[in-house]
Amino acid sequence: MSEENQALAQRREKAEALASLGVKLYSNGFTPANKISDLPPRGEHLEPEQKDENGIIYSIAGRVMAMRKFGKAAFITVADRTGQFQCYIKRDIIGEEVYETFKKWDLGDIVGVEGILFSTRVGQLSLQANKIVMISKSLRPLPDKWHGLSDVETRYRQRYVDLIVTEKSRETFRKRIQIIRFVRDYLTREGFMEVETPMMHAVPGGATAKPFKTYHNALDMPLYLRVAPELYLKRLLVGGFERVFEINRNFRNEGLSTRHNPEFTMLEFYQAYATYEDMSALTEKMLSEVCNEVNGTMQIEYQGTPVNLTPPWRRMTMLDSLVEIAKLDRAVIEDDEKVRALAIEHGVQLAENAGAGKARTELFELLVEEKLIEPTFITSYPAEVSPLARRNEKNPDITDRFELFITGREIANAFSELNDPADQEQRFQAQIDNRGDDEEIHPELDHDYIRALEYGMPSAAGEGIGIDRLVMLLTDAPSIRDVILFPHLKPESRESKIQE
RNA sequence: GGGUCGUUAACUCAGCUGGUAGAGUAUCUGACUUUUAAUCAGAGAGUCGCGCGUUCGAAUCGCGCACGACCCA
Repeated sequence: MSEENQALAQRREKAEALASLGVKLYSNGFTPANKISDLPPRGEHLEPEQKDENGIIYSIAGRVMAMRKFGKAAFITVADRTGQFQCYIKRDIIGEEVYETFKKWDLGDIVGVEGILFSTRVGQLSLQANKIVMISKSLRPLPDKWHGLSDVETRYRQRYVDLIVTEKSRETFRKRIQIIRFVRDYLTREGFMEVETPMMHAVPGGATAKPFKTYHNALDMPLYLRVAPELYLKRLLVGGFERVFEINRNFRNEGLSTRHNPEFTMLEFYQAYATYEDMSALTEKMLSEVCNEVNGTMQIEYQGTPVNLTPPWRRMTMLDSLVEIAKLDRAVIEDDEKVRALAIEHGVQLAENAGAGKARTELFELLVEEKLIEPTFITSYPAEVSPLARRNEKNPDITDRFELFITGREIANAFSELNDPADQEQRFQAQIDNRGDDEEIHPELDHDYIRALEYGMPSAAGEGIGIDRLVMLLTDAPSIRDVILFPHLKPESRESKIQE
């Protein structure tokens, strides 16, 4: 029998003893009339040692987070979703029989308490119980009350425990929900319609990434979990839904890291008769406002680095950034041959058929990206690395596109959409031709998408924002696993950890 | 995939150059009817991530594996 078994067995014995005293271990009759935030704040209304004259009866329910027992009385701290409150359990008030059962309560039990307010000697407002109820008996001990749960692996694997004991973690996820709600409301106010498009694709598309493959039995065909919703959202533009957005999961069958989870939440939105410049205006307004909403300021810190999200944000072409930030020679950057050589000099593994645009992008990622701390829109991406973006009118080698960087990380990617079916088909075909030996990426020509474009898609701009990374930025979270409730981890090896 | 670090009681962690394990919290018993990490006295609790090796002897040294963290691709 392992030690954990013994700890459990000990609590089981206690639970059985309670049951034998006639206490229901998992009762469902207690409905609290109040949430803890309904109760007056600490120290208000009453002088020390004074009782509430009006005798208003409050009832609350929650988890026992702290217990200070004396011989014939005790203080317990009860936590519900709105906060914590101290309750005073006194034998002379609740009766000897009930008090005997109360002695067997544990930290972590979920209980109900009903009583009136009073103030202790030191002036802390407390609920003096005249009735207590066991709602759910906890059989496992909570983590160290002083140090909390610092083992990150347990925090991710057993998020339920993390949420019980780590206020910072609860705060992060509240903010996450707040951020998503704000963005949803914002876009809705701007006339965008929220839609749901397929998560299972017959032809994976919309991004260059390795998909998860699955299989449909009845149809006898492979399906892919989507890597991006883009091509479906643009079909809706063809259909006349001129402003659409989707906030949902994408799946990429790639490595895990502090910035990558196999499933992650993406916002994509598309607006007809708009350009990527309209998108940048919308983005800096929406993101600075959501930051202000969640943090009460636009000047935040990310992992110790101050970041100011107050608009307007810097705009810079990729070429200019290579000159101004990477301090490269403009003459070299602008020369197709020289820039390829320079990239190779920097250790970039350029494929034989990779062009100067690819070389410039690689150099940008290598030398510039991490230096873009304050919000910066990088524009004029090479067409070569932008298969779905519209070419610039004056210079067909670049596209009408930006990526937004904050704290050295890509937060958003937007462009004026390519709506010429012939050009789109050619670029799809080029992607397939260039895929090289990587069989895991399955670029296939999405004929239906081309067909949709042939009906005519309005000029439009679209954008994707990685919600997880945005939440990381706005909650100062170092890892994507801190902002995903149940991040993917390898299965536990120590089976005994989860057995009883 | 490569590198570095980590894995010791339920939780947080000590444990030096090898001599077979320790604290605080939690738990259990007793005392205590206004505490705030309550206090006081006592007790139980560990296949030292897993495996193999070196050694008279391994938590400690070596190799492999698993899981995790960070960095790199």
